[in-house]
Amino acid sequence: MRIITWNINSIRLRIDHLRRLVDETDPDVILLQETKVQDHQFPEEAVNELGFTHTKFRGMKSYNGVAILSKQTLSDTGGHDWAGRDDARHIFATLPNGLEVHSLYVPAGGDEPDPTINDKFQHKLDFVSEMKSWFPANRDPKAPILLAGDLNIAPLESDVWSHKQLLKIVSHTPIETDGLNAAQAAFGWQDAMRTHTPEPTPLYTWWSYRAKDWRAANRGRRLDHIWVSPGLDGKVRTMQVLEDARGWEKPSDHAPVLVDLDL
DNA sequence: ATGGTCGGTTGCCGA
Repeated sequence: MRIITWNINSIRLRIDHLRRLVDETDPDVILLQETKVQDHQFPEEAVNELGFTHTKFRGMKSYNGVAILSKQTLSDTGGHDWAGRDDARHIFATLPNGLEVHSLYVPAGGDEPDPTINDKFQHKLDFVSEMKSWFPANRDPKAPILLAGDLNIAPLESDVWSHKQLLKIVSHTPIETDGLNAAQAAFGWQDAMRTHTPEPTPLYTWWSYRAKDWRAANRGRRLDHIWVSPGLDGKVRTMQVLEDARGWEKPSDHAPVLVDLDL
C-alpha cells in the first residue's frame, strides 16, 4: 500500500499538481495539509476523477485544512480539536485492511521563539504537548496506525541545513524538538523517514519560497513526517521525498513524502 | 544583519 503525505498549500490552486503527482506515483492514499478550502468548496469531483472516490476533509476559510484521499473505503473517521481549537488541523480514517491513517498539521508557531511574548509559539507548544498524551489515551500502539503530516518541527541535526544557525529559529529550537521527541516516545512512534534514511544523511521536505534558487542554496528543513505505530514494525518497505515536485511551476514550498507499506 | 516569496476573507495576516 502506497501512501503519500503532502502540504499542498491550497488544493484549489494546485489541483493540476495533484494530478501530476498521482500520474507519476499512483498512490493508494494521499494525506493533505493546508488545503485552505472550506468543505463546501472542496474540489471533490476533480479528486474523484483522479481515482480517489473516497474522501474525508476538514477545512476552514483561508487557513489550515486537512484531507484524506483514498481509492478504497474510509470508515471510522474523525478529528481532534487540538489545544481546544476547532481549526481543521487533524483528520483520521480507517482503511478496509484495518490501517488507520492520520493527517496532521501542527501550527507553525510564528517567528519569535518565546512563548511568553508569542501566543502562536505557545499554541504550538500546547499542541505538541497534547500529542504526547492524546495518542496513548486514545489509541493502542499495537494497532496498525500511521501518523503523517506537516509537524512544523525539524527534530534532528541533519533535518536542517545548519543546526547551529537554526537553534533559535522556530521549527528547530530545543523546546520544540524536545516536545516532539517526547510525543514520539510516549506512543512508541517510529520515524519511518529516518528508519529508511538514518542520520547523519541530510533529509529535507521544505524549502522557503524566499530563496533565489532553492535547489542551489538547499537551505531546507524536514518539517513533514511519517510516523508508524509499533504495530507496523517492519512494514515500511520504501520511503522517498519527492523533491522534484518542489521544482514544478508554481510549487508548494513542501515536497510530498511517499512510503510503501507491506500490508 | 537583513530581507527575501507565497496564498487567500488581500491592501493584511499567516506561513
